Amino acid sequence: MSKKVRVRFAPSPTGGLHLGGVRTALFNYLFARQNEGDFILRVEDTDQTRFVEGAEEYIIDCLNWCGITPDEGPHAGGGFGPYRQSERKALYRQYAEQLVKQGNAYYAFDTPEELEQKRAEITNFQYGHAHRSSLRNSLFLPVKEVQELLDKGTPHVIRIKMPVDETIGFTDMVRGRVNFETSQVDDKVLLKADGMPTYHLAVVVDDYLMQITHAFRGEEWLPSAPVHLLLWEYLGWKNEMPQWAHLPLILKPDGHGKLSKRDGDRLGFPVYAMNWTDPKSGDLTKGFRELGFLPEAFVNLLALLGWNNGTDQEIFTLDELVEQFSMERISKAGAQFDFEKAKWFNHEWIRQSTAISLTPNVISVLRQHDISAENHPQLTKIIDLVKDRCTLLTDFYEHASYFFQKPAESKIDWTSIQPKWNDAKTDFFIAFIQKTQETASWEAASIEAAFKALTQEKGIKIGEVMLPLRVMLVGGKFGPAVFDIAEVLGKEETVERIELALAILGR
RNA sequence: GGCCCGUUCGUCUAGGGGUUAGGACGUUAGAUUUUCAUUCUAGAAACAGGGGUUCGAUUCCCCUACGGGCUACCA
Repeated sequence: MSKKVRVRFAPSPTGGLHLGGVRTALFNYLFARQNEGDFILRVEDTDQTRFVEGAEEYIIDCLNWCGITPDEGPHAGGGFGPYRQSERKALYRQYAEQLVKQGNAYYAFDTPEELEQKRAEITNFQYGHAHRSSLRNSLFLPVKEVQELLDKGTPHVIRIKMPVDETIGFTDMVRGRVNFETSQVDDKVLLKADGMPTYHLAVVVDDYLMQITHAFRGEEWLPSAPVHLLLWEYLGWKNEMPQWAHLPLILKPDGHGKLSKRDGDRLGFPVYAMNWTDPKSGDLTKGFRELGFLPEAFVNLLALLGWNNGTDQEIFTLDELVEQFSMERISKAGAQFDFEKAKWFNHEWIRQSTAISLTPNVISVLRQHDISAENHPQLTKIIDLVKDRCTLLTDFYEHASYFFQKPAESKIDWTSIQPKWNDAKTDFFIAFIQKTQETASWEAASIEAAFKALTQEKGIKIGEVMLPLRVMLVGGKFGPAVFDIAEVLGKEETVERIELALAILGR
């Protein structure tokens, strides 16, 4: 009987939630659901200097928006709390001290300034076997002096003592066997002078205490894996160590390198899941959500960044992803982010969504432009008419607003009809208005029939008046079938718009 | 610099000892839509290089090149 699967997403609350972070969270979620396990949110706020107000709530909101809400976490509770590392501070010291007692770690009294000095003096300086003896630590200072320093409360850190010459390796779920030479790894700080653990200690202690079975993180963590491996061993928990998976990085669309918030600003696309306002500077960074992405599309595109199911299928619901996700099919190489493809995913999702499910989003987009759409009797019909041509939810403003308000005179594309305008056309439209008054029915097919009959009657080519009608009703050369538009607009509104246009063209 | 990871069309990727190397985004050209978008059809577009192993390598192995990550009392 194997243990219950438990995975964690462990972000640091230092700002907006990056696309890559959401993907890591997503893979955690998929794996947990697939294996009927638990998905835990752990807030890694051990660096007090980088703490940003509101970031934690923001992260939780992002996960909720994506539909990948954690089962346990600071917001949800659970039997393994607290879930903020800052609230677990008291817990870590004993493990660090245990390591010191065992001889696997030591006290170091060097100040940050002294170390900076060393780094300047010695090229490729590492706090490790090569330089330990010339530094101020409990490995080389006389026992008495160490005790005195400790008694005086001298600020110090606890560092791991890396073995001089060992090969340490593990089997990564995506990369297979990975080995490291301990001689190349420095003596990482485990406990900082302020009593807080570093990531290295905290991740091991908490993964152990929270009974994490599988640990997914970005590839940038691979080089510090040997430290974590050793810690699991030294703490005596080797058999409980989770299986590691180092996920491929998400790279810049141009050139290479990790995708960063800056790239989004520079290239004009979002990197954060939702809008993020920096509480200090007040700077707003746009998110996928506010730009008009459906959470389903966002999750879908993220899942395909580094994973596929081996077929040509590209559109997946969250449920399908849960069912089909597999660690074996995660690619090893980093993936450049392509915003064009991201938009394609959203377009597909909008097209495949029902008008009913899109309704709240469309109402909200229109409301941002002071258009109240919620009471429109034909709202779902309007959505069905235009959704195929909306790539982003925000496009519903451009493609649907004319159903709710007359196009502004200044916005109407007069240049496409005015040059070829003549009295015959004026006559035609006047006659058309009259004709509309004679019949009670008002459906696309009958309007079209009447319109066409009139062109014959008047001896005017249909193409000559179709485009003008469209521009009168819509304001430009776009939109669905013009008689469908007229039907939704209603007879009265259609006539008003034609009359209005006629008046302007007649000036 | 050192260590680690990686390398199939511009991008995301499938494939895997013998294939016309497949799909998608983007792109090009046509068709349709009496508008625009969609849609449809067609096209251009890739196995980093060199050595092995093999009857045969894009596929397996090695080297090189290139790219990336890490190298903090940050995560």
